[in-house]
Amino acid sequence: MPNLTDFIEEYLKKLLAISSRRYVDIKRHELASKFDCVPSQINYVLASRFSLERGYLVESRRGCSGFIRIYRVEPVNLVSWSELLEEIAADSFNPLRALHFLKRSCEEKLVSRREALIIESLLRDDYYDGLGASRDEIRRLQKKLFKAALEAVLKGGY
Amino acid sequence: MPNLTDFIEEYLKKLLAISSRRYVDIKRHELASKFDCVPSQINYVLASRFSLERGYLVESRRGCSGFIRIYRVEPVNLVSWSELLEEIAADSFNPLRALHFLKRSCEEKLVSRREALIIESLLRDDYYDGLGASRDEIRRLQKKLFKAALEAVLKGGY
DNA sequence: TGGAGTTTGACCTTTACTGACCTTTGTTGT
DNA sequence: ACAACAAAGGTCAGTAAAGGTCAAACTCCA
Repeated sequence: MPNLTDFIEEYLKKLLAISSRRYVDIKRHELASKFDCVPSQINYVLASRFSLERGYLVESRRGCSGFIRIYRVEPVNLVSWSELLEEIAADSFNPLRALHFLKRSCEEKLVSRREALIIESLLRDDYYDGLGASRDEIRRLQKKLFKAALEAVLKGGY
Repeated sequence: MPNLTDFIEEYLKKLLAISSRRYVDIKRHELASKFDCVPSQINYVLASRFSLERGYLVESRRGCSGFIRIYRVEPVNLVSWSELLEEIAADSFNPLRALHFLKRSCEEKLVSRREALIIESLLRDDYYDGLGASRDEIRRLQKKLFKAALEAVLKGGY
């Protein structure tokens, strides 16, 4: 008994399949009308079915003539990538381990040397001094930034 | 789905591209007629697409036979680039300005698209929520990370 | 029957566009 | 001269049309 979310998911995946590009653009309101639901339902579908963990990336622009763009991400090296994701998803973020993975990703040409240098700079603890934040809060922030950086790499393609 | 602003932006950039000079002159009213919009729409395009951060400079003269002149600012060399970076990362760090600077650096091929995407993710305010930090502290942190990232790129060479 | 997953709607932010009103500058008639 | 007018461009607040967020309500099984 598939539900609405499943139908929309299927529809979007078909769109992606027949698209000649690595992404499709949709209008949130249009899609919601097509499936006769509230617009925020679309956000739910995107969050639950088109997450990075599932191999998708979503970006959007607000305002008049805004849009939502869904990328199909194709990891060059599936093994390294899934390892990276696991690392990211781990409860307590460990910058040293992240650094280790980064190095490997660099060796495997998933990220360039320069990109690695950028991401490395996120992991330097001393930048986070002077904030009133606790150790845990800083780790959480580093994790978010690290994850965002890797997503950016994926989004960038090549 | 490009909108009017996008079309006018494209048109003006083409004009600049084929111009033998570093600037183009337009008449606000003429341009507005050409695109069938109100004159102040032109001001919106200029403000949102031809700001200094994006590498353009606009000057104008009012009154009879007035005009608007749009300069493409010369590509920055490395020295002035770092000067600009200092300026951007000055006391009151403005993420939006930084973003425009980043876009510009991307256009100048100083950073790649992927690198720009990574650095862009540093500037997203919502990653810094949940920290106990104040607005000012977050801005300081963003500034440190932004600067470090760009410097990492430059040091990394090729 | 309790919790994970789904659906909804109220409220928010961002971006594009418009129009009324203002300022500046050149021209013209006396 | 110079006052009046015409013809530029500038500003700003308001409106509309996107997408985002979040928590409450609902459903469906194990």
